[in-house]
Amino acid sequence: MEEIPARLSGKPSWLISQLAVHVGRMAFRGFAETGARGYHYRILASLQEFGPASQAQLGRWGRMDRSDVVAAVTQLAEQGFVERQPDPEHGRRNRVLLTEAGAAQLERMDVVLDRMQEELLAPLPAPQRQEFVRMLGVLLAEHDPS
Amino acid sequence: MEEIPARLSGKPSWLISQLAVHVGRMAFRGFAETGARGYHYRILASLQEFGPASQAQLGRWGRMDRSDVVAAVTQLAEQGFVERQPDPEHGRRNRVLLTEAGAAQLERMDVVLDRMQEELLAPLPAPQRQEFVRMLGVLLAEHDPS
DNA sequence: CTGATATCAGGTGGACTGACATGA
DNA sequence: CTCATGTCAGTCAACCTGATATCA
Repeated sequence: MEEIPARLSGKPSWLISQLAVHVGRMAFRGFAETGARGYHYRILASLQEFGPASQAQLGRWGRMDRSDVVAAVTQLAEQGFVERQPDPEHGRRNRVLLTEAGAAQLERMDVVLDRMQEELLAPLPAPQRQEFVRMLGVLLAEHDPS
Repeated sequence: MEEIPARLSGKPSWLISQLAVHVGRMAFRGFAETGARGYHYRILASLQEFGPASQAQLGRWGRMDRSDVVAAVTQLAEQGFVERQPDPEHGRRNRVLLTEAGAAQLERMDVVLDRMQEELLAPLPAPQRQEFVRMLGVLLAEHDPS
């Protein structure tokens, strides 16, 4: 086994590129455990946090394209995790609702993801973990998740 | 424009899923500007940091599959950014070397990625930015990048 | 024999683009 | 007319699998 020279830790561009790969992979593995994918999770989580919403809105919150929301919502509806209803106030829009089964599925996914997060943050001492998560929240909040 | 309720910031699993998507996307866009991809960057950066290496080793450092290293190294060699030599001490192994053109390309990519990183971290005050990057280094170092 | 290395063929899902129709 | 919304078709790179061949 070869060692990793310490100077790597000082190169931000390298860190970012590694982070993107590693976190993406961990999340993907976590989702696979629950029989779902990132798209599904982001939709279910958005619905729980914000309540019923249009598909376009779900796409904005979950950082995904509208076309992908269509497919993901269809799959979730087939599994009974969400319901698609016409919006009475807007003929074109759909109202997507979280079902009870969907909330249960979300809970299962949350458990897995929280475990992934602990695994990811394990190298940091507890107080720094909190600080790290707090900073993450600030970062993402400022990067137009709307 | 709809607002983002603050309680989202407290949900780690949501943060992780958003982070994976957002960072991945930023990095991808950054690479696209330089006419390259994540694989190419991770190989060039590894070579600069560690010196000439086998393809298997590059895969370990850059967290990529050996089969993908093959294709990426071939493309980099075609562009004159790396050279593939047989390893005199090991008949099966290749020695991959960074050329001068490769180092120049890496510099271009670093500039773009550093800008991306600044953009990403902009919402944090300067001292926290440093702290965040430091923690990132700790995290990734512990997650077997070997 | 095993283990590591390099290579190739192929599959899968994620992210994106462009087009189109419809409704506010 | 424009803007937003929902839908579909198709592209592309990332990531992974399995198989094969070679060498220590």
